[in-house]
Amino acid sequence: MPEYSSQEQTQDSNYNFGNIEKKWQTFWKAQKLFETDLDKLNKKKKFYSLVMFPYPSGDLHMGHARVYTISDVISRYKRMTGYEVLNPMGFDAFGLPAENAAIERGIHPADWTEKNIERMREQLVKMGTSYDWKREVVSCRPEYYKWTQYLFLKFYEKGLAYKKESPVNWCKDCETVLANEQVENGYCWRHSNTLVQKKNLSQWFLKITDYAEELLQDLQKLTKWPEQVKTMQANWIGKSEGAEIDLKVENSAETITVYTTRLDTVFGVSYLVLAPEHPLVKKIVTENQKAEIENYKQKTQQLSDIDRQSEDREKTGAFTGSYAIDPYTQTKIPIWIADYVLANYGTGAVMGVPAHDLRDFKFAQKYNLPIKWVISSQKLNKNIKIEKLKASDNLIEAKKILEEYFDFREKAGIKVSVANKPFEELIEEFLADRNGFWLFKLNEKVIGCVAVHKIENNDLACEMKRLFIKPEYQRNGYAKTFLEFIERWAVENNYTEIFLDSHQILETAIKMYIKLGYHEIKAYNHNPDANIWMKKKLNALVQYGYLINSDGFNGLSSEEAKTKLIEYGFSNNLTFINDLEKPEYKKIAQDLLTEYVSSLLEQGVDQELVNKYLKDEIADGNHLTWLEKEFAGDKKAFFIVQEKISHKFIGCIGIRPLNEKAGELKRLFLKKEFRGKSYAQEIMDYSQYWLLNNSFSEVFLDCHHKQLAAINLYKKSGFQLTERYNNNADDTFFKKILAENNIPSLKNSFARKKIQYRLRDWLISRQRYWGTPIPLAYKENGEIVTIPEADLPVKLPVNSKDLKLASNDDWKYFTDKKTGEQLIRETDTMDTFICSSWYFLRFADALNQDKPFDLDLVNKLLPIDQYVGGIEHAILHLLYARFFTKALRDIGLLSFDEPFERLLSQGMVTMYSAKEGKTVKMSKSKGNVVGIDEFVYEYGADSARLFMLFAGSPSDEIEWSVEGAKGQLRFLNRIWRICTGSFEGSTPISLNIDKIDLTVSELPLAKASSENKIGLAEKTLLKQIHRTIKSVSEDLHEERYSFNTAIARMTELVNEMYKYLQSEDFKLLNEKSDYTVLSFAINSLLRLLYPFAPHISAELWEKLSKNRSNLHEQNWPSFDPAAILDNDFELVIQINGKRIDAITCAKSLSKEELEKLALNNSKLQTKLKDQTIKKTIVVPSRLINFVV
RNA sequence: GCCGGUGUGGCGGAAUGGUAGACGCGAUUGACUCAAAAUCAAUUAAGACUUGUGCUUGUGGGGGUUCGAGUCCCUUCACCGGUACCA
Repeated sequence: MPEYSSQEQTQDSNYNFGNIEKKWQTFWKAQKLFETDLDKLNKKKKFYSLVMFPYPSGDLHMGHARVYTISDVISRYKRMTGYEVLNPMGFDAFGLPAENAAIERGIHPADWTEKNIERMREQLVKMGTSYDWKREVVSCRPEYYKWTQYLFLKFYEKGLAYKKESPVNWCKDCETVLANEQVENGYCWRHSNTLVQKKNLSQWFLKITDYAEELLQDLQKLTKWPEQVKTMQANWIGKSEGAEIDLKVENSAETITVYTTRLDTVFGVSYLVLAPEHPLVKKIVTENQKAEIENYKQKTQQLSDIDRQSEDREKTGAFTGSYAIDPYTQTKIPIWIADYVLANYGTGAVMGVPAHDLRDFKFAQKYNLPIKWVISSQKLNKNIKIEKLKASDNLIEAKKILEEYFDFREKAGIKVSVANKPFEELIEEFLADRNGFWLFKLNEKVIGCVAVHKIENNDLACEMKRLFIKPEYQRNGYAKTFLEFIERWAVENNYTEIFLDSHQILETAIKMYIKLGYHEIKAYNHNPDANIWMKKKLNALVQYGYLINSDGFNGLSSEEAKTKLIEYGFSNNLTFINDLEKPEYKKIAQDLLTEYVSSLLEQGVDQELVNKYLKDEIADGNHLTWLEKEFAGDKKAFFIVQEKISHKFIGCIGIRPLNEKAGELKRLFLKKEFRGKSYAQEIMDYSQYWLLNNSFSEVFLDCHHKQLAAINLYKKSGFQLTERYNNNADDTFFKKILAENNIPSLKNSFARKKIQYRLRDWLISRQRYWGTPIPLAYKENGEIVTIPEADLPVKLPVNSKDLKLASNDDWKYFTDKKTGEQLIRETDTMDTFICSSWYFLRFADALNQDKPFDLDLVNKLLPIDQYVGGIEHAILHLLYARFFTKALRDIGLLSFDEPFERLLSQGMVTMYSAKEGKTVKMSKSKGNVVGIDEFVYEYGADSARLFMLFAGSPSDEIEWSVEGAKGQLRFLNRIWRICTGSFEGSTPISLNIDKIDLTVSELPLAKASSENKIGLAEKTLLKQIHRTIKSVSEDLHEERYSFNTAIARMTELVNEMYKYLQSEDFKLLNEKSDYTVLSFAINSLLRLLYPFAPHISAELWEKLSKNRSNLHEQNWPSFDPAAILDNDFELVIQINGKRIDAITCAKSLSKEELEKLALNNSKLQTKLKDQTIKKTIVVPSRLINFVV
């Protein structure tokens, strides 16, 4: 037996993981090895490593263990590489399971929870984790929830917490309300079989929506987060940029506001739809329709949310009998209600554009509402005209083009059977009801034609015929235009399918049809000449394109049109043009400014003053230089104002930034003849609107005190006199704070830009008793009273039989110490996600009794450098925690914006479940769990850790396999045997692993002659050691976290060590008891292995270290790049990129020499034979490729 | 529908545009053993045959870029995850 075990000699040389793991866990705890020493932060960099706050569910299984293992490897590795690591652990200990257990077993939830925590802590230790337990945080303990309550009050003071009555999500199994984020497809996130119901309740909310934009924008800062999580959050926040437009209800004072992101389709509106719950419905419904509307509303109410949201359901609705006036077209549009419109998104009202929205299309089809085509996917040539022939028309042109068509087909070799029919008859046919024949004209010349006719016995399908473009106009892309035109015509005429046939010879045509969504079908008619039949289902055209049939906006792209249409709708009377680039506008601007100057003089402003203040501007009588200097560029504008009806240019206004949040108005001017029509007011309003849209929040302007009318106008518009803000000595200064809800309601405005978020405020009330009480109370009159900080925490009842807060009168009623008034406590508790929204801050200062955390400490230790947790919290916890961080920053408790620097979402652990009959996520309810206790008992924590890390990338899902885990135990056993000298055929050896460097020249056989290969094995092993250090280090780098390959590299090293042990080298050295190389290999291996399998590494190190050093004191090994470099390399010889052979070459060889060597290769020569080499590519130290 | 991701041996999975299948599991064979387990050694992508230091094929399918593609681009299919009457 080996004699070298420097410390105790174990009875058996077997790897007894049970004892070893226990021994080290005890040792680490006793030595307080994992407690963070803040004093060391002066010298060392900090590393905050964290796992998502776990719920103490009691027994852990391997599915739970994965996240702790991943995080632990990182923490231990960071400690070895010189960081002072903060690696805390705590428990998110409020929640429903404790209440259920309390009911079932009659114990207090606190006792049940604490017991679970103890059990879980034990199991975490068993897995070999390295937590600083001194900082343990448990959210259900008063020491913690005191500060949760404190923070809630801070939110309340800041106006971020409010109470509101609204329809909320109710889970009958949880017996409480849920946040939107906790509803999954209409079901409770905890009870996947329980449908969430809507209830009207008065509940507490946190104003997360105030941070919607920042939460979205700052996702860009999170460069070390997985894309997937960021996308999920962005989708959840759901920003959409659109417009609100107001429509007057005919014969009524009411106005309906709709929200749309497709204002470019506004000319295609054929109806409006309100949500059935919309408050206006009652007011506008006509007598005739009352019964129908009531009936429909009733039906809607009976539907569950999930039914209402199921997408395949047919769209239904009811007509209110009223009409709205489209402000763009002044046409009457019917107002409907339909349950597909959500009352709580946008304005609860939408415009129906069936031609360009799939949902509206279905709705229109069902209720026979008109479909108007207003967006074309092609930019139409303005000179193209499409003329539909009428029976009364002179049909000469039509005859001519049909002649050409038949002629063309004949030449192409296609017989046209109907050619014998007289044209008159043919055309007659096309002109019948719901059929049509069109001529396409370019500059009045016919370039082609197309016809449609109804398919017999099918009211919903039509057939496209005689699509023909004269040869000279082909290849101009007209064909697509023709097709689109016909399809849209068919849609407008309530066809749902369109057919066409083609001859196989017309290959390009067929390709085009397929590209445009047609597919081949079996014959639909009896045309013997056609051999390809195709059809397409007609639907709404939803892509962006170019406007058509939109008076005044035709030809604009969708994007352009959206802006223009808002601008247009902002005022009925005026158009604002900000386009100094165009020469014609430059001229107008110049004229307006000239007029402005003379108008100042007319109003009695001194010539001297005008000269003084406008000297730059009017120096050369040319305002343009000045204009461009002051108003051209980002966040600046110079608007020329035009009257909509007369198209006259009537005035101007300039806007430029004063500072980041304030803008200044200059040169507000209106020509004399247009004054007195309240246009000035509109210009002012428009300017404010523009400023708000460009994220300004204040506006300034100055005015000469002689301009009384102007001053009155400013005051009327809410401007207030302010101190001087510029150098105009003689002027009066005004200022106004801008806010979205502060824009003057514009008399003539019917459209405005609107940004909408899907994110709703966070509902935090829970009707539970095992949660943090909301620290508020109510007076008898309902007035809200906050509990003073000194009286916190508001504790949960401890020994009461009646744990339910709402029915526990002793708890509920209390007397205000100061006023003696009888108060009633708020009986709702907070969502447990509140607890986990700030626990990571508490870890920085867990024992502080005076405040939630110390600002300096928190700023020193945060943000968290590596956060590890499940993807299921991609939205919930991570979004809430980000919101808390930002809100607390604004409250003044923090000074950073984002809590989690780097995020890793670990994949789940799956296993075959007999119950499910397939491989599913490991979980108790699926009956496919491997318990930590059992597994660690049988195979050890180190094996478990290794297997979980080896089975796949941290972010991938892995399948648990006992065989796989056994394999890792086998690997550890192999290491054990090498280190203890108990491998096959070994003799007692003495190792000394304390030497941490070894160079080639120090190798014991370095000087031996290499002829009989002596010394080769030790060199190979040394190289392998350095290589392993290199690749394991790279694999542990945070950009990679490739633990599976790191372990593979270590396995390779061990395999290499076994080979070495069988080599002549080793036999030779064994006789001399020289184990230099082997010792160095073990030294390196144990240090590399430590983060992965800490117990066995620590144990072997202790056994073998003659200095009695400890592995945790060791640094991460470094490698010698020179030791990895080879003099030789394998030159791969390729022909046309295919491997032929490989030869060993010296690295020093030149390209030419390599080529020579390669050409001499016999295999290459046989392959090459008589082919000639066209080109040779040499990749240095790698390969040579001959192109033949 | 939209957004993200993934497709490589019997299985889990490796491969900075440069020898596809590292490492492990499983399987097969041999050594040790009375035997089994454990261990050690070896084989293990597929195919046909002339059984070779040989040949052909091969990273979901089709195309492209390149001297060279698992890797880059286009297209298509399949699966997984998220999300949805969001106007």
